[in-house]
Amino acid sequence: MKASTSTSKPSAKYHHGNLRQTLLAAANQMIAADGIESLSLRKLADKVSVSRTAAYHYFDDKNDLLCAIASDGFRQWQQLLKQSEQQNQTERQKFEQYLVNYMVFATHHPEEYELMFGRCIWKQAQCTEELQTIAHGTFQHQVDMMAYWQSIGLVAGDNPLRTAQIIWGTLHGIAKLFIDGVYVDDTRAEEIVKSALPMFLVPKD
Amino acid sequence: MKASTSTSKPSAKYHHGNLRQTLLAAANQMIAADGIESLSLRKLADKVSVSRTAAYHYFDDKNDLLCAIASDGFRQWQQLLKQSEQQNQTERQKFEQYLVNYMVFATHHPEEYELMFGRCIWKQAQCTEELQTIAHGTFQHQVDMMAYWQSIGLVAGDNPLRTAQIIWGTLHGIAKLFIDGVYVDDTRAEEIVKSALPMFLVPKD
DNA sequence: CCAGCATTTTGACAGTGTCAAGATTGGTTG
DNA sequence: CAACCAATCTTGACACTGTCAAAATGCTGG
Repeated sequence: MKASTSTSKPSAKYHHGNLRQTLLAAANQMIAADGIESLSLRKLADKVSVSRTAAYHYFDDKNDLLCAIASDGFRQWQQLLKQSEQQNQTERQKFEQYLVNYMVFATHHPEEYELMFGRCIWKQAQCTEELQTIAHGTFQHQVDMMAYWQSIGLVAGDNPLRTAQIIWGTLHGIAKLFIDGVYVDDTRAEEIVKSALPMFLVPKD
Repeated sequence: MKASTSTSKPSAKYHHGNLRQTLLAAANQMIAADGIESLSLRKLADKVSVSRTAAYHYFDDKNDLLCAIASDGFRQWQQLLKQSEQQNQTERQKFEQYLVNYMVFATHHPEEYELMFGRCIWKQAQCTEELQTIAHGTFQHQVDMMAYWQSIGLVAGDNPLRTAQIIWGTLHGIAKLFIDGVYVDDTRAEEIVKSALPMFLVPKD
């Protein structure tokens, strides 16, 4: 786990020290720069100045590496959520902020978002145990919030699961249309989701 | 253009006759069977009993071929739409049918749907002129329908473009969550979209 | 000091998309 | 009918990919 304990130099020769994290960081960077599909293990290895197959000691697979990145994405998202929930706002404001946060996160981390929810991991390759649990937790949390917002008469509907599915679907759909380039003007994302907000609320009177 | 005019035999030796269509059909079949990402030009060529690079006379690129398949998908979808619009129903029923049709088409042709709207074509590679126009036409048609449904007081909102974007977003999002395997039970798709219907309608009284 | 362990490298293989150059064919024209 | 030509298809080659097996290297405890 730990590296360079005694010599105090990272000894940049053979043993890298903390290759796993270095790989993840570099991969994240490359993905953000050039997109998921142009990430190759060999280019990644090159960037970290390590041999082609070095990554295989820390990841079973290319898929395993991508799953790790996706898991990091979920952690980021959860942290942003928690941080936002602590703010002093009305529930109505919190709900709106939730929607906006989702869009902002998705459009600002498009490649990570694609990994988190895209076919690349969930359909084609099977996803890691870790990824599956953290993703499921995130969704469960969303269902719980929806149940609460429905219980206080803010959000319409009486089936939290169904409602969460639909609202998530809407957010996911709009986000993906932007991310995948079908809709082109990213800056409109927030605007669109705000105008979708009334659909979800209980009519005022 | 035409083949085997005089000899009446297709002369299955060198000149294939109508390779382009044969390739498209075979590609469609392989995609439906094993998914987009496991389609390779070489396997495709093998299946059609033709050499690796034969396809390059009909398609610039692998991307070009995928665009052609996507265009076919749009034509299918447009046909299904037109066919459905001719039925004798109330506008409310037509609107509901539109939503359901979308989900059914998406979940029944997942790989084609992915090509039609996925990042694979729209983001990563640039899409064909043909694909762009047919896709844009499809969306424009949707906006027009939305404008009409809003004008007769069926669908909520007064901005057809915005409304179309949101409704399409919802449909697309739910469809994609199923297609990509985040939601697992395909059979629920129709149910979910039906329960989303009231969100879009003008409140009754 | 050295045996064993974790870590990294080298070599190799099958597969991919794609380009350039050659082979084959069918139709058209003299 | 023969000879050419353009369309069509094939062969050869290249760079790139993920991944496995076996070897090499460095670190650490006995």
